[in-house]
Amino acid sequence: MGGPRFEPVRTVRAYERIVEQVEEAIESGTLCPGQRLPSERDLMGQFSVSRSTVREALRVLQARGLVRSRPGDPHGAEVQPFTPTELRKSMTMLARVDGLSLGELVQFRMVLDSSANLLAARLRTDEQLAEMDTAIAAMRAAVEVGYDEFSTADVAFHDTVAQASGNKLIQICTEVVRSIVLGLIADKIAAAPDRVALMRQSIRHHEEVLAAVRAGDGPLAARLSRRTMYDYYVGYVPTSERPALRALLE
Amino acid sequence: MGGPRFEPVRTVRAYERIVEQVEEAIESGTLCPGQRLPSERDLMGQFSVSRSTVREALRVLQARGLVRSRPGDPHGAEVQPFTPTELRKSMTMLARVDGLSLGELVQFRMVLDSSANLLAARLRTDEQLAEMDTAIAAMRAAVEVGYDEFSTADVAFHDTVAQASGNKLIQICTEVVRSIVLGLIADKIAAAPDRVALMRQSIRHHEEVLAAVRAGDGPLAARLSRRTMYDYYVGYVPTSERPALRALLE
DNA sequence: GCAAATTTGTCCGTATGTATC
DNA sequence: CGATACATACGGACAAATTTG
Repeated sequence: MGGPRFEPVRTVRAYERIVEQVEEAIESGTLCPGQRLPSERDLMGQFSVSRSTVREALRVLQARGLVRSRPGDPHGAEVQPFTPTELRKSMTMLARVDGLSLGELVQFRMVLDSSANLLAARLRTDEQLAEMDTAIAAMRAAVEVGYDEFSTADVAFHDTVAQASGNKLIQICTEVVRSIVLGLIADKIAAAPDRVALMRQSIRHHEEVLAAVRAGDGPLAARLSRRTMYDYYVGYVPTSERPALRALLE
Repeated sequence: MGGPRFEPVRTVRAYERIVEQVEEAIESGTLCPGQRLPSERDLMGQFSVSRSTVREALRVLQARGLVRSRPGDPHGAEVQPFTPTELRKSMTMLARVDGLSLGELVQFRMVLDSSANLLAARLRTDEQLAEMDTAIAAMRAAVEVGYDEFSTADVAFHDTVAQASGNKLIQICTEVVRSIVLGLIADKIAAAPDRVALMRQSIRHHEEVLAAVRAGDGPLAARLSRRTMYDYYVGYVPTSERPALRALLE
């Protein structure tokens, strides 16, 4: 027993070394969004590799959303500001391939939204409260106009709450999961025969949630927000998955 | 007014078309994990592009974790089972570049873990309860051995709870965020002078959480789990961020 | 165990469309 | 408008790695 525990060596490709170096530079802040990478020809000189290898590395970096290159651009590839685009792609892929059910997605939205409300009730600013008022007013005005407008206002409300939570992870996951859910059933919601009634009910619920947030009652806001989302989406969730959703309603 | 609203055309690269087609095949289930893609030379024939283009597409697919190719493999690239590897990379990148604070990460862990406990209290099986017992026993046995063993058992407990929640998104996010948090402060925890006391306290708290889960009291288990995580990590969170954490303790 | 065949990894050269000055 | 530099894409070539008979 004893002796050094050797790790199996993995042969690391040349293009991976390039990706690692550029990622490291971006993570450490040496390369900031807006800055430019050297041209492909310069890079093949700096890394002592061929053009193909440089290009494969750039394709990977571009796929991760870190850089963007356009043909003919004399300044080279541009470092992109970080966006959760790739996060969304990964989660969307997960949802489809790994078979995430609508029930699980809605359940996760309930978790995120209720937590955001719990935090927002204590941390929200007056400006954010005003934003939520505006969003609900827009929801009210949109009932007669159409579902798209209503949905936009609804999204704005939840985004403001997520923002008021002060937690970026909650904000990002909220945005990602919502876009997946809406991508799955936006058409069904828009086509629901009782959608006007659903919208009016949703507005009432949002007003109750906002009142709790305004009063600083986090647990109440959290409970109401779960109920709000449950009532709005439960009709689209298979009956077999509804008990798991109700488990969040305590 | 009127006339068709033309969309701006974006020039789409050849390699992107290949990526799209392969992704579509994987999403639709036409290509399953374990199956092989044709060799690069076959692909250049099927897509009518050069090998460089095929390779750039394969690099992107590999970066997304969808396929893996090895040199000399006569069967071609292998379709990979979906793992949250890319999800973790995106989130880790986000944590570093976008400046996610330790406070936000711990806060998000509290949200995830408490929700998992809330659900697990209602949905757990007897086998999962036994697993949690085993994990706590391992934690107890590991106190005198070392932090690594304790951490492993602790992770096993939380993973079982996440699994018992029945929600894959909670499971994956739990795993991802935890690995980021531990990557940030595992060394500090291992070096803490009062780590033995912290471990013993943590075990007591875990026992209380498990008792609540066993009793089916979801809200209690959720509240206790938040307190458990808060007490365990608060010492490493800057004082300025602690109020936001306490906001979850109601 | 060995050698042939196949495949990937990498390099080089070239042609073409495009953006900038 | 032209000149220049760039990214895109193609095709050929060789070495390293792997499987297979």
